[in-house]
Amino acid sequence: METSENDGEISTPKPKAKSSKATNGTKKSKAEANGSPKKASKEEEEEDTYKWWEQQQQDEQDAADALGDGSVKWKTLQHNGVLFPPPYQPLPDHVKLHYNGKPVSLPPAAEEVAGFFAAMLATDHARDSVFQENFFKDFLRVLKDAPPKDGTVIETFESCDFRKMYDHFESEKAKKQGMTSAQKKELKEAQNQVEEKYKTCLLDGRKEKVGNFRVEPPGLFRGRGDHPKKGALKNRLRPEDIVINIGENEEIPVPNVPGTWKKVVHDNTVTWLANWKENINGNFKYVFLAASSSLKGQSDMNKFEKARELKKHVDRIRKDYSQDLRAKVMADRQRATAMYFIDKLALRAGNEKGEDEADTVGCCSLRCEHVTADPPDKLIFDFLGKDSIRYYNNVPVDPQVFKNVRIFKEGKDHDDSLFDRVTTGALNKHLASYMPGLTAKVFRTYNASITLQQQLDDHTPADGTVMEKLAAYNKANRMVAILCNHQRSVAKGHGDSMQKMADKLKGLKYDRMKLRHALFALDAKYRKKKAFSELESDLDEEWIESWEDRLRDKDIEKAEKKFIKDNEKLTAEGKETLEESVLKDRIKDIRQEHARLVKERGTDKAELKRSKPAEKIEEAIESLDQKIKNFKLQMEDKEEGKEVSLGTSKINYLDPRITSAWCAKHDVPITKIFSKALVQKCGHQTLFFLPWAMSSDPDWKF
DNA sequence: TGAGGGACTTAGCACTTGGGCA
DNA sequence: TGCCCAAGTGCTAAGTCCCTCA
Repeated sequence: METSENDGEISTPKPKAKSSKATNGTKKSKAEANGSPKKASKEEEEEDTYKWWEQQQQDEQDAADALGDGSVKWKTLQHNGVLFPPPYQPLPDHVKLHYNGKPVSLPPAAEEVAGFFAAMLATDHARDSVFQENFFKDFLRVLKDAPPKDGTVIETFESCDFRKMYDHFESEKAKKQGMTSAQKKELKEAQNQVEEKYKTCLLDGRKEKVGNFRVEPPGLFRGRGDHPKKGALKNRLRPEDIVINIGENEEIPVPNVPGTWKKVVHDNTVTWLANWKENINGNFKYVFLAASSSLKGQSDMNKFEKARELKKHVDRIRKDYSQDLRAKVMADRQRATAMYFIDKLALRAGNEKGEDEADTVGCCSLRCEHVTADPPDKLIFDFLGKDSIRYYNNVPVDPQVFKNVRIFKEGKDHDDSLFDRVTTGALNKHLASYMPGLTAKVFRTYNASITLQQQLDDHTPADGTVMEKLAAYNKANRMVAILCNHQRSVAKGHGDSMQKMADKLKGLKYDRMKLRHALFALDAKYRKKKAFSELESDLDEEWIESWEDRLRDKDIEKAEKKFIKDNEKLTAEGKETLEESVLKDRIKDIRQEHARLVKERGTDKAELKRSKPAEKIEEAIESLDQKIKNFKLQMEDKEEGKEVSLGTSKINYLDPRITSAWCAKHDVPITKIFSKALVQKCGHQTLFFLPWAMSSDPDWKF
């Protein structure tokens, strides 16, 4: 156990420098083993936690000592394998692909592939020529082995009409949506029953959640951006494709579809339970434990501890690369410039990519065309990064960096590599000479977390409301997301939604205005009080008129609906229904109320529907002021964040201890920031992760 | 030394869920 | 109570980085 930097108090334990090793040896209490969880006090929990932690450290050390290479991960692993999707169910007879306007009778294998495309007919993918081409090439290949039963020869994509199939899938979808909640529940329970045994495994005797236990179903490859293979057929997997990794003396699971596993291995130096090679790019796919598992939690903590470690070295690294920006050796100068980009702009390392992948780049793979010098000191970055997300940044840089980029581009074509003397391997090797395990990726984690910490320290309104503090947190989170270029597509209805919110805000201001006017009507002295004399600036005559008209129309509509509903109820009870005149009277009242509002316009006086004493009105204004303030914050947050994805940085780059300590310090419930699943991952509900993510010390710093 | 294999993290999109509001 | 939309979750593509081998 180590002490924190804060006054020697016991804080979160530090991991060893090199350890992505698994957790060992935690035993459940008898009560827990019997399925009745022990209700422990906070002190007991902490005590248990520390015992567990110490045991963990000892186990790891023992294992490492025994092997010498630190490669041991787990001792026992027991699981039920992977869950295959159900076999293909042929479509009803009337649902067919049409070719040259005529229905085609396809065997199931070919029909399934046609169905994959049909299901995507309304998406952008289906309109993409590369997607269509790749799909059709594979479809023809499948048709060779499974030709149409009626002898139709399918030759061109353009002659295929998938609409009947698409309509069928849509109607099936609608049927599913239209099910009663009882039916949905029943379906879900049945599914749960099938999946239950795959959801968890036993790792060193501990029950752990498995992540993606479902085998990926067949379909069309949805590569991102300009992936040359998008639309290609992803094959249906069979047990013969899957390698199972399991403890040596454990029972080998039986696949839920006919067949036998490709291989069963007992590799305790890795964390996957199963893997297979996908047929599109030849990549391995893995079944891992869930993010909330101890293994992933441990690994996460190691990652953040490594980033914290960088704090001790970063000044020296920066000093060195700043010097090397002027190095005589070109390779050193290029490396220093690349390090500057990675550090200051949070660029990814940028490994080389193959011809058969989308053309995306990172720092080391930048080409001359991606960086433009904009004198006197700005660089314009414009390239497609990971997931083909555009990185555009017009940013002032160190004068020497600016100069270097010009030098590196000299005599090169636009598609030549900017850093022709730098590779990610060499760069990472250089970084590791400063600190074991230091790579380009660590800078992203470090800069993200340190930015959050600094922003929260500098901009949290200590006396603000929870809402205001959360807005400050979101702002800091957003800064990080922008730094890391985490984007999302703007939601379809964003514009409409903002318009609605703006209208709602005006509505709140209108209510405030009416309350003020009611005060003035009660006592003229309120006109002179500053808190009530300020006008709601953006409410003009025209808007007020339209708002009051809309209020009236809405009230009438409501009254009509209520009238119908009341009468339906009365009929059901066998009672006499209300006469039409009742509704007429109600509508008359609404119109009278509206007429009163019209009369009040421009008088600075108002009458409330239910009269209130002045002090109650004052209270109502105060609470409305707060509501308006909060609502404005909400709107600003929404608009500023419409293209920024906060989740990615929250989950992957921000040390949860920063958030945990901040919440403790500023009395903000952690659930306002982390979802239930994340809280579990970060340690507020499970004992395992308490030591690392749950900082009870509000002064903990990254 | 570089290419390729392998294991893991990071990423955005699509679908589902649930909470607030009328 | 039902509807709508935002938040949450699942899925799987696309990165990083380490290791091995020729």
